Amino acid sequence: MSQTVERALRIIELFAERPRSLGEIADDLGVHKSTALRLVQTLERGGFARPVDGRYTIGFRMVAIAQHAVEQLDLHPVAHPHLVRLGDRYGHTVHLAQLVDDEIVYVAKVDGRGALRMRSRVGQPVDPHTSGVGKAILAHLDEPARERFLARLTYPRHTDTSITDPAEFRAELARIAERGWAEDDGEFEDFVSCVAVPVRDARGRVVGAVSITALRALAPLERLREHLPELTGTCAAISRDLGWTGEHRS
Amino acid sequence: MSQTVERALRIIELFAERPRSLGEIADDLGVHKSTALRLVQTLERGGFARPVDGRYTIGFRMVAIAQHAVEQLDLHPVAHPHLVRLGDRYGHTVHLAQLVDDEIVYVAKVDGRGALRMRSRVGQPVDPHTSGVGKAILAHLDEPARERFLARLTYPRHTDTSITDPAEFRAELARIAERGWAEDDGEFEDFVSCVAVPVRDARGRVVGAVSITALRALAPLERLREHLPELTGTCAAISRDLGWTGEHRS
DNA sequence: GCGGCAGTTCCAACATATGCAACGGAGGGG
DNA sequence: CCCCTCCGTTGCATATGTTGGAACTGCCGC
Repeated sequence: MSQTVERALRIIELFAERPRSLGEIADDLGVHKSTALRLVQTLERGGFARPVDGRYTIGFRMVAIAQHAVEQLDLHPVAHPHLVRLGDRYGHTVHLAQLVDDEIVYVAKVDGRGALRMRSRVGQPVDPHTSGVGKAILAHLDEPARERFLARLTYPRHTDTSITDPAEFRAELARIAERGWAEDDGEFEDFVSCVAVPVRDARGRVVGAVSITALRALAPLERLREHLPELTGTCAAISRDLGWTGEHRS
Repeated sequence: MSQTVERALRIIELFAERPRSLGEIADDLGVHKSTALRLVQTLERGGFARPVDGRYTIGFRMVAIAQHAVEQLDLHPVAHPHLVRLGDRYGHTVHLAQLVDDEIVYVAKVDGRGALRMRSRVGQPVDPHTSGVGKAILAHLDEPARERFLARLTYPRHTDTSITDPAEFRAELARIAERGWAEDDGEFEDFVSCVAVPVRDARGRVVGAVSITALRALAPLERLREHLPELTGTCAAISRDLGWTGEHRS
């Protein structure tokens, strides 16, 4: 592994929290300031860092590249217009998560009309056991893939509705698989809940999920459930655009 | 400048276009495959690269960090809810560009309801002479800052309505400053036009601009102009949130 | 005007990144 | 079925690129 590159990436990680002075950077890396300077200057020349009143932060080139990368993900371009329509309809936040290799990642987000924004972020890995999209995907995954996931899962408790027992989680997945949709009843954040439905590709395999999320105070779970027909319709439309015909072909 | 980091960044740039095989990367950098491998592996461990069927692409850690960075930009959190409301209202694409040091960058985008998406991208620098937001900002900038900008400007022609003459561009800016809003009449892409209005901070200085963009076929410029009152209202609301009171204090 | 602090420049020392050579595995053609 | 090729991977000696020291500058506060 390249020490120099490792350090450069570490610097970017530092920027992720807040802008940093050269001194801070050098201290954190445990290197001489001159070394830190050279690294930062290289990042800057590449557009990955930019100076902002005496400190450095993430550069715009990096932002643009990342944005581009998201839009290249297979699900994104197909699903996006559908998500916008759905978000538009109810004014709630809409998330799209995609199954990528062995993780589930948010790949699109349409913010609701409320003043508050959800903390989720495109590019962020989804916590499978406390999110609607995570559960929707896991529940509809084929056996071996699901087992591989479950084997890796830990069950941290985020709120008091979080499911922290593996057996209970399996039971929940079974329920979800049966009825075709998942919900999150304040399991990740006390004050938000959501309903989620899976998306399938041409072969009938689950490749992602869409959720409608809202503050419990604004729209309790019972109210969100009323949007399930619309949500299911959206997911069916996305799946159809992906070539799904309603059947499971392996 | 650090050669190693330069190479790592170059690799990320390669990923921006499309996934790359190790061989391609090595060839492009002009280094041995083993060298390329080590760099890519370092990127991968940091979440900046990820393997995808025999090739490598941008990793999600990088996407998440970039997303976070955008949301830290001062204008973004304040303006975002206003933009969502505005986008919601007409179903057209809404852009927010911010003046950052000596460049103008897209910092938010709310996609319209249509199936097509604009090519613009958050994090991307704005082309000042052929975009509504660029012109709106430039026109309302204070003299010295504007001159600094103009001095650096080249005037590439993108379409046949593009303004390519410096004098003509100055005249256009004067007109815009007078009436308080700018428009783009297919100057960057033939088939899209937009109207844009500046946003001011607590000191009355222009810090960004919001635009409503649409396909000409869908909503010609005359129609977009009808949305100016609403757009102006949105910008005033954002400006007020930033502490603007309607006066210019230096 | 002086002391201290943060960033910058230059350079010699050496740790580190580099390319070579050799290996392994997958795929295609004979 | 075997061989040959292509691509990614590993180990290692070499020298190149990175590193940190020391010395310089500019800025701020006292």
